[in-house]
Amino acid sequence: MNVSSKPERTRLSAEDWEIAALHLIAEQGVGALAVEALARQLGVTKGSFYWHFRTREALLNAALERWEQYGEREIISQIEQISDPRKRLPELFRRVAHELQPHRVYAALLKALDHPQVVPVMARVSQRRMEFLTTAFREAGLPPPQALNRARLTYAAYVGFLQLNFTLGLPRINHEEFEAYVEHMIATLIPG
Amino acid sequence: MNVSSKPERTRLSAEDWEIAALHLIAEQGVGALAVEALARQLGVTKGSFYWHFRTREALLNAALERWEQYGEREIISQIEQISDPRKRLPELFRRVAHELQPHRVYAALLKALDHPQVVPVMARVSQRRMEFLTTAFREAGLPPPQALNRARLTYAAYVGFLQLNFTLGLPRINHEEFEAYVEHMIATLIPG
DNA sequence: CATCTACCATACGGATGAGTATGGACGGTC
DNA sequence: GACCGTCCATACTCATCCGTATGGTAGATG
Repeated sequence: MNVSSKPERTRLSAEDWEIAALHLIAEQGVGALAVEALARQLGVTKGSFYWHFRTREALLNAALERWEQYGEREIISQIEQISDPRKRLPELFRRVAHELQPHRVYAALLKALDHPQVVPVMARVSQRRMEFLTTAFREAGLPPPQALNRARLTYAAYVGFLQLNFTLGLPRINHEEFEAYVEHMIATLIPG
Repeated sequence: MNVSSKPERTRLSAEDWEIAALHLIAEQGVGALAVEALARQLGVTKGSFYWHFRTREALLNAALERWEQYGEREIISQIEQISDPRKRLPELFRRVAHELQPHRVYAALLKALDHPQVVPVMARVSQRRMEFLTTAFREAGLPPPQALNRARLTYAAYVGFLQLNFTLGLPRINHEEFEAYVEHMIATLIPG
C-alpha cells in the first residue's frame, strides 16, 4: 500500500503504469502525463516504460480504457437494484454528492477534451449516464420529452459542479450548507 | 477586415497581442498560447513579442485582465435595465442561450483552472455572476437561502452546458430541440 | 551451472518552445 | 538630412520531453 516514496524494488507491469497514470491524471490533469515524471514517481526510468508501452499515446489509451471499464458502472448498477423507481433518483443524487472522489478522473478528462484521444471515451461514458438519467426521470413520472430535457439539465449541473468545485473551489461551502444544497437540487430537479 | 493571411505591414501594439491571445484561447485553449505561434499568426516574429511583453506569463495576465474588464459585464448591465424583476431571469436565460459566442473564452478558461494565473480571474468573474443570479432569484420571489442554492444550481448547469457543448458536443441537439431545452430550463429553475 | 528472458538503466538524438542578444528598418523631430 | 526612439528580424542558448539504442541484472528453466 505504499504510494510512491519507497524505492520498492519490485518489477512493474503494464497495469501498474496504467493505474499510476490514472492517479496522475486525477490529480494534475492529462497534460501532466509525462513518461519521465511517471517513471520518477514509480522509482524507475524511461527504459522501463518503453518496454511495456510503445508510446505515450498507448499508455493514455490504455489508462482511459481501463478507467472506462473498471472505474465506472458500479454506481449505475447499484442504483438499478433499488426496487422503487421513485427512490432511485434521490439516492443517486446523494451518493454522487457524498462520493465525489471517483469523479476526479471524469473532472480531469472533462478539461482535456481538446485531446482527440479522450473525446470518444467521454462521449461514450456521458452518453450512457445520460440515458440512465433519462429513463430514471421517466420512471419518476416525467413524460418522455421532459424526461430527456431534465436529464440534460441534471447532467449539466453535475458537470458544472465538478468544475466549480474541484478546480475552482468556488462555492466555498461548508458541510451543512452543502447538504442543504443537495436537498435543494433534489427538490428542484426531481418531480413529485 | 483581413484576419491574418495578408502580410499587412502595420506595427503592432500590446493590445493587438492581447486580443490575438484571447482569440487563440477561445479557439484552442490556454495551452495553445505560444509566442511563436501567435507571432506567425500575426505575421511577425518573436522579436516583436518580447519588445511588448517581458514574458509569456505577462501576456496571459494582460489578456486575462483585458477579458475581465471589457469582455464582461455587458449582459449583466443589460439585464438590470429590465424594469420587471420577474422578467429578468427568463430573458437572461434566453440571451445567454442564443449568444454563446462570447462565452467561449470563459469555457476555455474553465478547462485551464490548473494554471494558477487563471484561478483568481475566474473566481472573481464567477463570484460576480453568482451574486447577480442570487439577487435575481430573490427578486423573483425565492427566500434568501433557497435563492442562493438555486443560483448555485443554475450556474452549475450553465458551466456544465458549456463544457458538454463546446468541447464534447455531446447533446447533439438540433435547433428546435435546443429551444425546447431552454424553455424546459426556464420552467424548471425559475419560480412562478 | 549455463542460459535465456523479462525488466530496467544509461546514454544518446531530435524536436519544440521560452527567453536573450544584437543589429537593422522606418517614421518623426530638430 | 542627421538623429533618435520605436518596432521588428535573425540568430543564438537553454531546458524539457519523446523516443531509440544498447547494455546490464535478476530470476526462472533446462
